[in-house]
Amino acid sequence: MGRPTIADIARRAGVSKGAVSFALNGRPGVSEATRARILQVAEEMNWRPHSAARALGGARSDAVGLVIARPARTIGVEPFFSQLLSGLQAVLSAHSVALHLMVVEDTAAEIEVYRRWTSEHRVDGFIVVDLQLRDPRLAVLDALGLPAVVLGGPGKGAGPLRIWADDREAMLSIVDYLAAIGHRRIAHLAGLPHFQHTQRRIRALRDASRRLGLEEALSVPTDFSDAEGAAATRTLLSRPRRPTAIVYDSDVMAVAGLGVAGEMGVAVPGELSIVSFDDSVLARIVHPPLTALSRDTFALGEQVARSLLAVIDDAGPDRDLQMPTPRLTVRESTSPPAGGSPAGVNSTGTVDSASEPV
Amino acid sequence: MGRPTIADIARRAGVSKGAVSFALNGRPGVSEATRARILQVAEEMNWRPHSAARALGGARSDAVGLVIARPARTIGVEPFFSQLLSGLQAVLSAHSVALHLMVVEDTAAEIEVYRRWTSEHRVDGFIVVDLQLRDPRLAVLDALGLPAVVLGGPGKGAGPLRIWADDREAMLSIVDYLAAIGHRRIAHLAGLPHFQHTQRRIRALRDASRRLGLEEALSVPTDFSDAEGAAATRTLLSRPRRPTAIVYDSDVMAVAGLGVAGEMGVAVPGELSIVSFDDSVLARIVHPPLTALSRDTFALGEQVARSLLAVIDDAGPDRDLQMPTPRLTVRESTSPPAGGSPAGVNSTGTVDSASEPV
DNA sequence: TGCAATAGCTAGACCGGTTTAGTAAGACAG
DNA sequence: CTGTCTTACTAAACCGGTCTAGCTATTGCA
Repeated sequence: MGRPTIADIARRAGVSKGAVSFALNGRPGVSEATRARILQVAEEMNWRPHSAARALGGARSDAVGLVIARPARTIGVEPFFSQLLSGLQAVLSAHSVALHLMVVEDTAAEIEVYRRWTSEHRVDGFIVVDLQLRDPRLAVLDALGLPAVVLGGPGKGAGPLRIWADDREAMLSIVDYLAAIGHRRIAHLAGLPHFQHTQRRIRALRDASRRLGLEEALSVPTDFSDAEGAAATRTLLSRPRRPTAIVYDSDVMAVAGLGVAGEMGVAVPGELSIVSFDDSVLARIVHPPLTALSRDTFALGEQVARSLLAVIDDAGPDRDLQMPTPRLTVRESTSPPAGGSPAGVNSTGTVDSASEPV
Repeated sequence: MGRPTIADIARRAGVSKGAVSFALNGRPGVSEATRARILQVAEEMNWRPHSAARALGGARSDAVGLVIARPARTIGVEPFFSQLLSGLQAVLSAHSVALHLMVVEDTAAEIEVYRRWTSEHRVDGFIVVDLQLRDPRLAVLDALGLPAVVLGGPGKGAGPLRIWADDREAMLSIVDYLAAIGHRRIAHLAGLPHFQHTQRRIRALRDASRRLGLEEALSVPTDFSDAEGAAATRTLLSRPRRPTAIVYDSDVMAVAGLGVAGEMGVAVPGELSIVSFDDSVLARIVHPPLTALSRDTFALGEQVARSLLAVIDDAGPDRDLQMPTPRLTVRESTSPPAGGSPAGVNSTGTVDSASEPV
């Protein structure tokens, strides 16, 4: 005999299908004695629910969807995604909810997948990443009516729940720190310009620069790849009055930049300070280890998963959620600039200014 | 009205449910004229199949499963997994097959997920990673009867299709190269000892060492983490007669080891050569860039996905598949050892022996 | 004692597809 | 003109659950 169905259990236990369903789902409608008997028979026969049959009745599918619109090859490179995935998994696994993952070419394809998975009842909700400036996905998700959690925000009006870390505050803290130890020419290797968080960081840098009266604060957009990170760094360092500090929007680019500096004979942190907007093993294991913004992406993933499950469960007034503002972890890739003098503030204690060569 | 069903289409087109089903699935049983009309109505009403209803009838679920039994936090760290995922996605997306991903604590939990997903008809097949020495999962998968592709092998008897790269050959090529440029004391930071590929590499090193008459060839097992990689490197480098070359089973460990060497004032490659068994951006962007075994993990992922889809489609005699033996990409982290002289063979041309400090 | 409420259960509709058995009409051979 | 075969289609069963309406026996209460 193939897999046992509730009809088999019903027959064996001498009750009806309905009674079995009630018993297995902890619903009233059967006596405790009968329930126990049914559960035991189900156990004996090693019964498992058939998810399709359940879903057909309109129940949960116990899966959530994550669709990423980036070239497949780059996903593997970005520690951010892998860590986010890890965090998501940690919570989802604990609730026996599976993750439906799909990587697509562009936003149009992404929207198509949202439509398909929704109408196919494949998932109970979506996780949306890479929030864009005027994001066409939000309207679609709203129309589809499935729960969703958006990474990035905050949002203005209604729409799905959003979770974000304060990119602006974070960028300000970096610039404040660099200015405090004497930097006046700061460059910023930004990410893809149509992402919201990229814009927010660029604006924060510009504002801080004006407030602090910096000599220069340039944001250069890139595609997040190590190649563009390296190329842009090379360009910046070749200029006559080159920046004394560069802030990188991702750790991959920061490490690539560090490599270029080495190649060009520019000492880090002696002649160039490097800050990464993203902290991961990568930032810790290179030499010198990079001063980086410690965003706990794993925790972010956990939070996103928790929130999505809550929204799916209709659990309460969970409104937009802000993650703790990331803190700057000062390591050995930053120090006061060669010629400059700290602007009245001591350099942060943890800076190891000895530029020991590798 | 909610989502249209085939009954709605049938009503609108003036035919029966059955006719609609035939038409939509390209099956004989309707005339071309009727088929065209039905397709048009379906298009107009924006109809999509309900995957649960299909699955209930025993059809495909158009999803495959990947269950990984490692601590969730480490997945994000390992470029191997992210690249594998990328490769899988590239092929799966093209076939509109989704990936069901789950990270669990241990092999027992992994097996439980296999059982559950199978009985729930959630997936059409599985991808199995981290093949173990006497792997309990193979028997379970065989019993479940669902198609599977195992990463690692080759297998002895029957069982699921296996795909593997020749770890032995690869390790031999590394040791041969190191011996050729004069190294006599080689250490190996291995991975988890109960994985098959770990054992294969350890054995290959021992064999090569015996054949080449090396002075020392030590394999140290680790858990693949950067922490253990660093710790083991520290231990090795503190010994009186330390190795002149270390082979790392993963790039994360190799980079961590590179960091330790820098910290301890051991010049790379001047006093210590470093080889990584895994190539990724990581190996390329650190300084000096690491000599590494270029396994195209992305391509491996693609191949695994292709094979699994083929097995699911019952497509032919696809037997165990060997990926091209990875080639050693010599970069700047290897050179002849300080005191040693090349054993009769010229050092490979591409080695840049100038040990330019960062 | 009589009637309503309730606990405990059954029968069967239902979800949205697929698939099989059956039917009506037309084509063709003898 | 009859009998058989094929084509194009319909009606209904089926997959494995959930859920509602309804039935029966017991309990509660006046």
